[in-house]
Amino acid sequence: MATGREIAELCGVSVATVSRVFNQPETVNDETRERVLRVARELDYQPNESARALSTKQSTMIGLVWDTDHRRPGWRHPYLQDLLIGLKSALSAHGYHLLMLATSGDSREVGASLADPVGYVNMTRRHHLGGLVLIDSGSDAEAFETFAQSGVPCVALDVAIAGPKATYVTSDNAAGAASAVRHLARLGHSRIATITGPPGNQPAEARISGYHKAMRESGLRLRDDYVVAGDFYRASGTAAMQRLLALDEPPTAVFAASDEMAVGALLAARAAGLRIPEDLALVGFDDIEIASVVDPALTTVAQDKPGFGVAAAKAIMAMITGADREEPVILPTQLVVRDSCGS
Amino acid sequence: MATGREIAELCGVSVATVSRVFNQPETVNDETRERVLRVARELDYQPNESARALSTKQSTMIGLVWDTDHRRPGWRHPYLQDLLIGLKSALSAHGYHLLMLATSGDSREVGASLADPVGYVNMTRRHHLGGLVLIDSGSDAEAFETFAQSGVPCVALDVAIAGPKATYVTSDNAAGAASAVRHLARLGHSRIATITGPPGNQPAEARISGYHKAMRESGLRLRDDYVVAGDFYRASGTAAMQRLLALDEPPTAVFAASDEMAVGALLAARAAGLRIPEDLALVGFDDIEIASVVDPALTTVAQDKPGFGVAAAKAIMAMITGADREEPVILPTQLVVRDSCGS
DNA sequence: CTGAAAGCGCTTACAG
DNA sequence: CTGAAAGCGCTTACAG
Repeated sequence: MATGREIAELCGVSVATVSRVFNQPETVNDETRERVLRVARELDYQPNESARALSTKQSTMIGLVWDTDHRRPGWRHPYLQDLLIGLKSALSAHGYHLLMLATSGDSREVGASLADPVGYVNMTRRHHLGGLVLIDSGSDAEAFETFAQSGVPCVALDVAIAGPKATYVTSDNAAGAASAVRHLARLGHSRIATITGPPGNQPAEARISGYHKAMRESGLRLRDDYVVAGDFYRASGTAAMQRLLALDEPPTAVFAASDEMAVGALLAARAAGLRIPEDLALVGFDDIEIASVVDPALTTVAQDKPGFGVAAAKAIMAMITGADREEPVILPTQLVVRDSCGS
Repeated sequence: MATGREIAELCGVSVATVSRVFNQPETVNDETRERVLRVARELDYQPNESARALSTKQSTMIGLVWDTDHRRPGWRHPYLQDLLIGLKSALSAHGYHLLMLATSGDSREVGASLADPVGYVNMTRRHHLGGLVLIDSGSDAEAFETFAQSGVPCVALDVAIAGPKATYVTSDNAAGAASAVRHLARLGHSRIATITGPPGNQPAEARISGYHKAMRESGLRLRDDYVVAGDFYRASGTAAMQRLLALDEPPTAVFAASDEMAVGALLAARAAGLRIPEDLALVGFDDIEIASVVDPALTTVAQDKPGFGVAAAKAIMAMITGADREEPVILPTQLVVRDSCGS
């Protein structure tokens, strides 16, 4: 590995000049600059990022906080892949890399295990990370407070946080849910139930309020027995559907707050001998891959998956370069009409 | 941020001793060690990783090479998420983090854009990465040669590479395919076709050879018109199925080399008025989530998804700590019998 | 068991 | 426009 010093010697300049060529090229004489650049290329010079970070006290990395190995082992972010792609590309455009922070502690290390928020914050300091992107893995909301207060730039996905350098991005869940319910109402349904996400989860709550709003606006009666709680996973959708079907007056349409639960509901309905959409109209939320392949294909509220990553990257970069607390980003959703609710 | 020097002063020892406490604790006097440890804890000391890496010439990060933004925009690794989880956990256990290398070049930087292999290798040097995990994103095979020859420890997923410090992990694709075909044969089918992956793709080729082997062993006739090429994606499965159905003597069973293509085939068969499994038996490969939710649920050859990550991590760690070229890891597969092929 | 010293490779005021 | 010097915070022989 060639170093700046070698280049300096070969060019007959000082290492300071070599450094300037790469960091403030405009301040160095054209001729000198070209010479340095040429030699650098010949030696395949790669600046040592550790030295750079040590000296500047900042790295070109953003940390990703994503707990994988505790609680809800089956949990899977509904569109992690799209999100990562968006995030990585947007970050790349700014020359930043994405560091997936280790999660299980290396007990030899100072400080607590990485599974806890302070562990992550510590890692952020050790590596001089530019910021943190937080993926909610269920019930991390309060841990996220720690991040938000730590002062390091961070943006959370799907959970509202606030702090000196903290913000979040989420879908317009209320509007999305409302559009789904309104669509059902327009199709003539009046007995519209909803299967919700877990209590306490913010997108889940917002979707419930969207459901309420659209029901009211459509002049439909809200009844408690038409709101049954799930946990976003498939099995809970099945269970919820069974409860709805057991009602004296079962709904003719169901809005499930996730595609997974919609699929679960679909399975339950099918098992009960109902035809979809003839006997029961169904709408989901997310527009994950499954939605389009299930039979009948699921009408659903699509989230802007790559948009999450892009917005997160943008917010992080803004905060790194000064901004003090970005406005939260609320991404629009889109109703994708397929076959599961008739038309 | 407290530094080692501050601790040293507070404890009345040298920074060398502080350093030893964390790196070779056994070499320092018990009492001194405890004192340093206590003060370190009080100050919430976090060793500066940049300084550490600069001094030791190695970081605690492994790079992930995963090209996302060129070619095949729709391409998605069939189980990236499970793979990442396995990889991250296994790496964490060794105290390593996973760095998702930026992919689009920051043109201000020396050297070529990151989209090319040398860009990645350069980044590896700059950051003193311990090694590289390579995810094949389609036609990167030859670029992977560059990595393999570079001397940095690397393990590729699903593409065979060899080099001073290179190895790979892949499923036993031939055996997996053979088990699927054998199962079909045992069910009484003799007209068994296959929809293959893209030519040149190693897992695809291996699955074809497994198909051949099982056909021969089952005493079934191999015919060219029963082998039609796809590209692992859904649409190609549909197209391939249509071609098979147009044959004078269409197959009664189809082994698709990916679940996505199997779903595509299923759609085509259904559109043609065939019942599954009555009129056509279908087996896929991968066992992605869709397989179990499609109707009828897909019989498929499951890959050990987290196993990929774990094996990759293990191989990387072995190579970092000395080993010169690990043996390739061939993961067993498992036939998951569901409804799409009768029983 | 411990300290002084050199070194890792860069950046950044400060002079000139 | 350029160089000398100090500094970033750690690790590691080398003495003692």
